[in-house]
Amino acid sequence: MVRYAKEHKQVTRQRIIEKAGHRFKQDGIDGSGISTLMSDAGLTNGAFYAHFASKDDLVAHVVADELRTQVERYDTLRPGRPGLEDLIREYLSAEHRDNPGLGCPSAALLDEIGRCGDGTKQAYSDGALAVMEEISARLTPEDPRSARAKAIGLFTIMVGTLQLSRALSNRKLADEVLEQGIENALAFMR
Amino acid sequence: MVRYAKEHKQVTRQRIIEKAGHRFKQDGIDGSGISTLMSDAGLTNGAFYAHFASKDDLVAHVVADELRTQVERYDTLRPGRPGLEDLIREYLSAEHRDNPGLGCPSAALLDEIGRCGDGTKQAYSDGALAVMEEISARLTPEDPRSARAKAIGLFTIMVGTLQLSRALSNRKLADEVLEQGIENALAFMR
DNA sequence: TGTACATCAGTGAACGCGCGTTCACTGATGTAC
DNA sequence: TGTACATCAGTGAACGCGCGTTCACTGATGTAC
Repeated sequence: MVRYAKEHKQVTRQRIIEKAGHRFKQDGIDGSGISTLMSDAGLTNGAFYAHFASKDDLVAHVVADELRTQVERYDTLRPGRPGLEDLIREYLSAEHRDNPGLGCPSAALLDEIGRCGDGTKQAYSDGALAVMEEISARLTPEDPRSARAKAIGLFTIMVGTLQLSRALSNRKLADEVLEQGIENALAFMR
Repeated sequence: MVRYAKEHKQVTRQRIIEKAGHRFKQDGIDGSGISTLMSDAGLTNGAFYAHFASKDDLVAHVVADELRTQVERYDTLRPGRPGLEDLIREYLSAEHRDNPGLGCPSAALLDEIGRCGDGTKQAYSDGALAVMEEISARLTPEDPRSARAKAIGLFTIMVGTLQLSRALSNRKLADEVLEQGIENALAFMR
């Protein structure tokens, strides 16, 4: 056995990225410091710059990784529209709302990403397109043009609804928004 | 004339709140420091605590003020559904997307508000309800239950679409999302 | 087999800076007499 | 009318703290001979 496994550093880097994804989604990008991020990954702050050029650099990689993971997760659902219905119910659940760290990066960070530099927005654009295509493919494979239009609508309803539910202090109202969101998304899908 | 006009301090306070609204929507809440906020209002940092108990206190007042202003603006539109169509087109315009500081507080700050303390979320809940009722009243006054449901859907489509458009680095794609958002909102409204 | 050296992921203290917050002070204007 | 004092919105320097970033160093393991 060698001093470090060949991919040791890459494994560590990936662990930093994944833990940072969780932390960013929970506390925001501005709300998460390097020291916290590194200690989440079981390391000290100094090692950060052996892995990333800057915090911005990390953010871009986290955004790309988060959306990639999301697409992969969608791939495990039932094919076609039934899988999409499952997805909608899971997405607009109280559990997802109450655990942003484990959930959708768009719902947790979309307006903050809009204020980020070009590297991060580029990563987001690429990833969001892939997510949209995933949704689109489940809608109407025979009519990709209108499917893409519906995919944008479905995506925005879901993200907007979850964000709204998270921002409400009244639990009952927040639950009502989620339930209504499910109906809205299902109605829009048809 | 007295030393200060009777309402001088209240006027100043209101100016701080309004300028802070602009700054928050542009740079984010975490991204806006007290010194910057006060200099936006033509004052120095020290005066801040003569007006607000803390930054959190200001944030809650800003959120309340922003949503109040938004409701008032909506009141100036044509009555009923035509006014709502105007609103949708104005909301999902490139101009609104490119000037977050002057625009919708929900589109600019919704996920950050979800991470704020209870005072801010309370203020947001109250304000968002008022906005939703404004939309709702324009949809189908004779059927308030389904109107409320549609209002939530319309609101989330609009907020989600604008946020998405802002987060995309590709201008052409961002424009396409806006245009599709208008069609989605109009379709959903009916 | 034993010793000297190279590699390199990670450590942890330190850098300057801006944060939210505090506070002694200023200075323009009002009131008392 | 003139002077002493009260009021109070705002000033600006300072507080401790955590930020993003840098860097001399450690220590475990590999290679050379």
